[in-house]
Amino acid sequence: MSDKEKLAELFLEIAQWLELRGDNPFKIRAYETAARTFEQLDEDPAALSRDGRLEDIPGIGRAIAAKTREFFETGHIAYHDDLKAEIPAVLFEMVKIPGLGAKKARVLYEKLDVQSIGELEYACRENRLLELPGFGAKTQAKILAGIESLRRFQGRFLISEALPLAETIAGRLARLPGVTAATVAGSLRRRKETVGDIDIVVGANPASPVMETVATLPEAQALIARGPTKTSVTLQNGLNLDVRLVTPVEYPSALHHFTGSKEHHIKLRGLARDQGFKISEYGVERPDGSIMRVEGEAALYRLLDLDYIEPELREGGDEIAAARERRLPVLVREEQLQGAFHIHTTRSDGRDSLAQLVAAARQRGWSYLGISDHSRTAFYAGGLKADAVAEQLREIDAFNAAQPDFRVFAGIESDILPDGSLDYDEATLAGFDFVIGSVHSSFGMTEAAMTGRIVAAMRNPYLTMLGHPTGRLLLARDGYAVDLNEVIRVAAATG
DNA sequence: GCCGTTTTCGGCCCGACTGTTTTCAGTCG
Ligand SMILES: Nc1nc2c(ncn2[C@H]2C[C@H](O)[C@@H](COP(=O)(O)OP(=O)(O)OP(=O)(O)O)O2)c(=O)[nH]1
Ligand SMILES: [Mg+2]
Ligand SMILES: [Mg+2]
Ligand SMILES: [Zn+2]
Repeated sequence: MSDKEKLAELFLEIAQWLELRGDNPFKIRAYETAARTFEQLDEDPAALSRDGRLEDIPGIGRAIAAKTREFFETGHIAYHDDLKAEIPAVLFEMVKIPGLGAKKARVLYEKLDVQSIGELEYACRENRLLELPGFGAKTQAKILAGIESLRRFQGRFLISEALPLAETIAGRLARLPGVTAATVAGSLRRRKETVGDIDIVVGANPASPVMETVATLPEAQALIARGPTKTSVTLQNGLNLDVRLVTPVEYPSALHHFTGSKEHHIKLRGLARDQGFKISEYGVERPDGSIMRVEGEAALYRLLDLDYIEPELREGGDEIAAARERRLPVLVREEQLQGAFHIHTTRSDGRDSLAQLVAAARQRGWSYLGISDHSRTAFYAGGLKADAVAEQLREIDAFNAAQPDFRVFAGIESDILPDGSLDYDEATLAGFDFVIGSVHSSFGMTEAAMTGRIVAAMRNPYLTMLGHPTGRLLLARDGYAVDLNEVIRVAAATG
């Protein structure tokens, strides 16, 4: 784990423990912000700490800077150690139960001496929660159901699984009578790689049967909450679905609200407040109390003298300052894509043949494809031996001759071997149009060794590009230790 | 805990749903 990741983890744990202790919510937010800041920091925190520049980072003040220096000097943060000793670990487990937060968890710990989730389950079955202040039969049943669902489903989902399901459901809601718009929002609209749930916002006249439809969806297995403007259900695959219903004039504000992120809203609404406006999902309230309806998200940003911020950028980092200073990046749009290079066929571990892939690419309006099956050493993935490479090169040549308006580039995804060499001899490498280098083995190397390995491969004149540079598998495996700043420097230097 | 040419103290985004509540706290979005 890098220093940044370690610091992010330490400060996030501090925030969580402070929350369990019932501490000041703004102090908790300060630690959460610090955690996110270190996670996304471009610079090396050790160097900033040495140079006394930690407090130059927005969101890092005297106290957190001091703790960061303490981390680099001693390897610990005493405040973190103290909280860890003070806060019972079972509280941490209890608040993972949906609907059970810090306050109630503490009551359970203090009044019932609950030491584990198993004991909590037992206490529920014995009806021992009924006697507690603020608890009742429904709360007890909800906790019991929450323990069940926690055991069956945990964690986040891949966008590739959640987005098609979300769009199917949104499409169905869009066809209900009285509905003017139904859009996938939340982290899915921001195109996060993994998502916690599905969020959909619907604009409709109030008589429209949207909330009933959501509550009785065939994919739903449990109803979490149902009100006039918001319904939440758990779907069969364990994903939660939140649907927010507003009137058509409120819809642009509601779409913006439900797209998030939370941190983006905190910054944007703080800025609006400084200018005398109050932003909510219903519109913008002027200083005189009148409500302004915005006709679109762009109008909302314009009102605050900001450039339009794309959903993908709304993470509560530097984007609002960048929008004010007119220096937001221009995002690549899907319709700009003309091809792709990292493509496996059935010759190694791909699902489709060359012909099927080209047909699919043509259908998208693409003009080229780069074929890059696995190399020799990746035997577990059907890596190509030298004769299979030769055969594929002939196949691609024939293809290009037959289809002059579409170009297939012949490449390979070569393993970067532990010593940094590529997976074929020079003559074979010279036969490709391009070579991707990827690490598929010996993930446990030290950061210095892994960086040296990758940089050595990049300096090989036959290597054209680096594949999956972090080595992570979303929701399955952390990336290997590597100095990506150094990798990027070498990439720039070697072209 | 962080922040600030209005402030170095007093703010910090704003709202929905639930359950136990007799007026609102807790949890979540
Ligand atoms: N203003 C405001 N909006 C919030 C807050 N929490 C959530 N929202 C809005 C913005 C979120 O993107 C949207 C959906 O909430 P979610 O909890 O589903 O978060 P999101 O989809 O961003 O991430 P996720 O992948 O679901 O964890 O609701 C909040 O505390 N304040
Ligand atoms: Mg979400
Ligand atoms: Mg949600
Ligand atoms: Zn690979």
